[in-house]
Amino acid sequence: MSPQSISPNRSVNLEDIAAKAGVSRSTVSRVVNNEPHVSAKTRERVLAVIRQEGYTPNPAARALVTQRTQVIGVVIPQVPIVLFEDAYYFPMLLQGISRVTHARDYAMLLWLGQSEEEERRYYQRVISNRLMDGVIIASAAADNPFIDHFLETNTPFVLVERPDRYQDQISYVTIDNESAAYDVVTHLVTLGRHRIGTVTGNLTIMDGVDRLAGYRRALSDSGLLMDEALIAEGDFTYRAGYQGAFRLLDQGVDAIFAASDITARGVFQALQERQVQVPDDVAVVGFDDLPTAVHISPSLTTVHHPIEQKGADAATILLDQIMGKVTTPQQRILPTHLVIRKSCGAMTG
Amino acid sequence: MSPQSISPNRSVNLEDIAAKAGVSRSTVSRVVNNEPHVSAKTRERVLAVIRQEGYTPNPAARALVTQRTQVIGVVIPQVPIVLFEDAYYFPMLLQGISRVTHARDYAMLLWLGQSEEEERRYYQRVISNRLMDGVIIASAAADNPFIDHFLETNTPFVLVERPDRYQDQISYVTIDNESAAYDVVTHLVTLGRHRIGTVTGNLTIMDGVDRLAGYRRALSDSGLLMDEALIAEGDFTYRAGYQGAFRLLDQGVDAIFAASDITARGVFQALQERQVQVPDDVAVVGFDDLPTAVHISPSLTTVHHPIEQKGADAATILLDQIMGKVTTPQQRILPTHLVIRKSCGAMTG
DNA sequence: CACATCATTGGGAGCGCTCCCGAAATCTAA
DNA sequence: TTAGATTTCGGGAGCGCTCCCAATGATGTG
Repeated sequence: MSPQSISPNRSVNLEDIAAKAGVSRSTVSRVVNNEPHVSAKTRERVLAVIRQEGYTPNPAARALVTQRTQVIGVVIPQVPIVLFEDAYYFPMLLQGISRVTHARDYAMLLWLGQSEEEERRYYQRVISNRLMDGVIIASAAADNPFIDHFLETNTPFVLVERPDRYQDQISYVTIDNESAAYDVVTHLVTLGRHRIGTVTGNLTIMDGVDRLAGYRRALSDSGLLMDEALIAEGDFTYRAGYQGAFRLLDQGVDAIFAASDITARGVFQALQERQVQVPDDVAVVGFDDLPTAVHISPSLTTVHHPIEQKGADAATILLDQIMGKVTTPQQRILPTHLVIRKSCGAMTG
Repeated sequence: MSPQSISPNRSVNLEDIAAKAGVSRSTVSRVVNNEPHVSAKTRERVLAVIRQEGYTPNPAARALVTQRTQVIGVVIPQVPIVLFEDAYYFPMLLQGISRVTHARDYAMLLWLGQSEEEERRYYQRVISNRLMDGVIIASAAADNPFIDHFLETNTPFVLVERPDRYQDQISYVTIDNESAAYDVVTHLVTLGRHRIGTVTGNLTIMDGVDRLAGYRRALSDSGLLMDEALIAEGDFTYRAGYQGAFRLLDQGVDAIFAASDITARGVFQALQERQVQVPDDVAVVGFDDLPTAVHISPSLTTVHHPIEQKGADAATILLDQIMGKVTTPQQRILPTHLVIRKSCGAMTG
């Protein structure tokens, strides 16, 4: 291996560097950790040896004494659901988290939920892993044991969604699902729709609950009849949209608010099969603004929310917490905006 | 914290357990690691104390002596490209890797590629991180430094694609892109198409190169004229398909082989804008079989390949390598199959 | 009953690092 | 020049574990 190579030499340690540079272990440690109390020329000499030998500190040894691993965990329990339906969300979130952890010299340990039979073992494994300085939890079911556990053990953690309890004791980043849903449904009302149905998201996830609440408030504020038959319970999936749409059509809706873009696609498919024109007969709006929302016909009116930013903010809060920069729980609610395209009927063409 | 809780108590160590159980550190270690030479009743007693105290071994301490971290790395350098265009591929791959690592009590460290300016630093960080027993590399550009590095340092690694060099010295899992492409293009020929164009994938990635090679061989075996003007270089993106399709239309094609389903969607859009009917005027086939391939109109004829399995196999090979179960490089080529839908014109309706 | 044999147990050494404290070197000022 | 202040440097202790080897106890044999 050439000395110029960037390859680390795993067999060389602090003591070796110290010997070669003619200084002590402690001095090398100071140089490596960029600490003061080392003269400029000594520092230079040590750095030269370090480069030449391709030395990299052993993270296990370091973690053993500092009690810090420079690793955070990212826990995504509901992958199977999330993945099959909206493959975009979770990589985008990871990307945001990754951007920040990378910039701050942290690494990320990924825990994807397994099958239901493996669920208990999965929880155990995540919880008993001690290689993480903190944890980001995304899309957990309401009854997940993580929140209680991490609160109990004083492990820094951040949720990427609104928790259903202990809201002021927990750090989280989310969007204002309720008012975003309110806005998009109100938009439909403004366009003259009177009988607006919805296919909801998963109601064990707060995102789903809040979007439904926004729908309810919009109808009530608009003085429209609140008809429970216009609510088709779903779970963010294509299938839910497809099946829900048939039920809603039978109720004679003139607009449908789908709790996700994927669900909206299912709705589209059902309407097409029934020869119902979008938006002329029934307007459709979604939620998420997936990249493909613009590629379907008619293009989908939906709510845009900054997923990548959500991940980045969650990571920032977590790392600030780990480093002691902040000591109180942080909550952040990111802005969304309505993206008006053709499926709502506001534009023609 | 209740003694029955599954929460680990991070402050308790081997010695503490030993004291409470009235045995030595060594005996507790044997119990924890499920080693022989401990009497049944001692083992029982120690296990009871471990459960009661919520003891979990400190992985840093363990790694320090064993030189094993129980962590593998997953390196995905080209996320920005992969992600925006085919958000499905990479989470699916992770899911497969995760399934196996979970079953075998390993954790996974995820390294997503950053912006181009950060590229060099990214490589450095991944390479100098010593927390991984082995690495899975997905969709790396041909000139990535990882292969050379990991070969040099004797780090176990597995590629998820065919490498462009050292093929017999490297473990990898892939699909037979060349013959899958061959089959799908030949299928078009069988349906009577004579002037078949292609929008290629990224030609710095072997998947792209091989699919093009399959296309070439199919034309040549069918005795069709090989016209370079029918090859529009792309990069797996929607945009590439959109732009490439216009160029191919000008060449008077009657069929287009898109190197990915996403690219096929771009092709669809271009054809629609030019009022060209699919499949009547121009047949279109894709590659990947994304879940949405069945949702577009007309549904897309494409090549299915087992992404999740790719991840699982890569993880299996890697872990076998780490554990010394295999000592020679392993190559695995997973089967693909043609999924015939409507866009190729083989089905009507 | 003495002695060899085998399973079980205990404790020292050491993995590579950080942290602390005391020693050495250097600088400052009278 | 010398005492004192300040900066730089060195080495011991210890993080929590595994691994090795020696000690102990149980069992069997002539």
